[in-house]
Amino acid sequence: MVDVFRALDDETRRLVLDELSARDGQTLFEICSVLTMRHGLSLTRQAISQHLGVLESAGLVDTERRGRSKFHYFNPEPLAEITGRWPTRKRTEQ
Amino acid sequence: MVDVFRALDDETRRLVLDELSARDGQTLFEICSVLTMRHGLSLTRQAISQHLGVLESAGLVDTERRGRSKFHYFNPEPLAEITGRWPTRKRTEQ
DNA sequence: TTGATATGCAAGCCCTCACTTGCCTATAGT
DNA sequence: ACTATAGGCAAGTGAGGGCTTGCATATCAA
Repeated sequence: MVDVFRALDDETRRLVLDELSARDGQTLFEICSVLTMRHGLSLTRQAISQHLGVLESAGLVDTERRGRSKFHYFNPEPLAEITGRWPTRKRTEQ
Repeated sequence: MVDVFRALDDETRRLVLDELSARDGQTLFEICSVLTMRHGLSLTRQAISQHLGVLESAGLVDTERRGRSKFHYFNPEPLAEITGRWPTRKRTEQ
């Protein structure tokens, strides 16, 4: 089990969320190619797979397997843990 | 320079933000005692100091020095980088 | 000035994390 | 059945992070 804060503490994982947010339901290979094409990342398929595992473990990504493909969906719900923890209010100037 | 995501990837630092959010303008020693009293943390003063340094480097904590004391203030502005990056919208069910 | 208080700096240790490499499983096509 | 595709598992490595220890600096009080 991985909490949301640690899952977000990685630029690659944040880029994965960006891509899934732009186009939901991509497979591992699609995400790999997009990351290398559009962001110049030279990472192994396993690296991306592990990142997706972390995101899934944090609840930020839901998966659905059909055949030999696995589709990934961005789930923003866990982000509420961040936004709700520190209610934004004005700093009390002493 | 530390980004917001890494600064938040530590429960101790999140507790520090909790305490500053509850009572703003505390000194290092006040934060240390509060963390040990209310959260059972057994950390050195230097550990907390380093955590405060990370939070300040991320812009989440502003400091103000008066005499030999340093007062810490919670600044929630950098949190906008998180809330604004992935606009919450419904998952496009295919 | 002397001593206590509040904080800073720096080196070292240990553990976690991101990434790679190598091999294995399962599904689809011919 | 054979081959290619899509993905999973596990061990190993290198770098960074959290924490401690030890010493140094600066401010206040007597």
